[in-house]
Amino acid sequence: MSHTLGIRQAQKQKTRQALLDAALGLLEEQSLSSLGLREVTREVGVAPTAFYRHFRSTADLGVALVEEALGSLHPMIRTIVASAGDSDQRIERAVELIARHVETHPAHVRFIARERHGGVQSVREAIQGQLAQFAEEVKVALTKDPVSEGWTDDDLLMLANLYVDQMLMTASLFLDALEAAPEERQRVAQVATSRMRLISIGRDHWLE
Amino acid sequence: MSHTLGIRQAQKQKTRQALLDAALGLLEEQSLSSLGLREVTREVGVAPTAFYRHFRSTADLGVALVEEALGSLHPMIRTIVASAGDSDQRIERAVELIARHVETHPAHVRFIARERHGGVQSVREAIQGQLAQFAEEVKVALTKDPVSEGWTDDDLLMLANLYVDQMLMTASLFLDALEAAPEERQRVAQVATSRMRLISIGRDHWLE
DNA sequence: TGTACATCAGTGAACGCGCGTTCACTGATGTAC
DNA sequence: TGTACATCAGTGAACGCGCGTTCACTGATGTAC
Repeated sequence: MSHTLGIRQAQKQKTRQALLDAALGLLEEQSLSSLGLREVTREVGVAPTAFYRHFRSTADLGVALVEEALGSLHPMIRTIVASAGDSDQRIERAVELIARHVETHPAHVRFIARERHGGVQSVREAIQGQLAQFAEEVKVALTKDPVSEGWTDDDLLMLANLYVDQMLMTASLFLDALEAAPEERQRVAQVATSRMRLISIGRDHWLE
Repeated sequence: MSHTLGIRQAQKQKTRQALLDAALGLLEEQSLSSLGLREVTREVGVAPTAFYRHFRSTADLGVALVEEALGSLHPMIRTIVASAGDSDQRIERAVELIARHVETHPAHVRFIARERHGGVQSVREAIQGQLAQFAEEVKVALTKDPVSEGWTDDDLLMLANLYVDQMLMTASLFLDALEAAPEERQRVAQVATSRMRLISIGRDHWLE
């Protein structure tokens, strides 16, 4: 039989999640460094003091949001790097996957783009850490590809980071186009695809 | 004879600049959306109400900072795109110029990186506008290059934006390495150079 | 199953504090003659 | 050059308000027997 949380723990988790969700909503129009604890609890409908049962501070909540946001991105990265087909097909699929992710998790994407260079150190560090992990994963996948024969380790990591940054850039572009007309979103997809293609072409001729 | 500002106007400009400088300093450790008007005036040593003689709000001050920060970047972009020599030489010179700019204007670079996706809409828009202008300039320069023969207008703009984003990425990387050991900064320079080289290689083979 | 006690998520009052904004003001600078 | 008046950058008191944090509390849930 599966492990069931006690009523108390289940309720606590629910409140914690409500705080995270409320914060994420409020962060669409401001940065973490100006997010107030009372704003968040007011949104959820609990007393301000309840906040402390879950987080030490809004910065602490921010770190939890990083894990939530980038945790959900992990499977997507895996899917992209494990993708089969020729280069152009994989790029199109990747751009498509990113577009879908932005549609289903717009607030997460906005949060990461905003706080990656934001004013809260611990959150910045958490994001850098996760992105470094992503790059490492991408690098491992690249290493396995026959095309990477003759590449140095440093160059593979450089390329992996370039891909990761490009994914984030693309996600951010899709975010800005979320409320725009479909043809605008199509244009963004094309630009993102072209960027990726250009990088792939560079990769193909790197050793010449 | 040259136009001399009245004493009153000169003093006003001086106070305004002091407010901008103080704000820029305070923004090293927080985002614009949490910057308080009283913080800024306290730092300068004027009454809080004096702020209103210069700016409507901290968001308004932020827009002024965008102009200051990206205005100083304009000449650098011009220098880079006007640079002579073969591809690798130009890239090395560009990376060098960016490193220098980060050393001399770290707070400006941090501000732009932070607020590009930050929580204040008017500032985000001001930055996007300036970056679009930069990309347009780069595109014009690219168009003049014989290598660009056969390229569509859209693809040239795509490449120009890729270069601009890359410059910002590189600047941000140098910023993180500002206080690090010289060998770490050297490593950043190498990675930045490799990224640029890979993009250039992609460019060279784009039409194949 | 029932009872007695322990735990602890969420409460609500209270605190001192800094915030943005208003307003009438002051006094140095500017201007007209 | 001197005088009389206008301008306006910066002042300082006052305001109402929401903030983060503390504390002792309550009452539902958990646990031991």
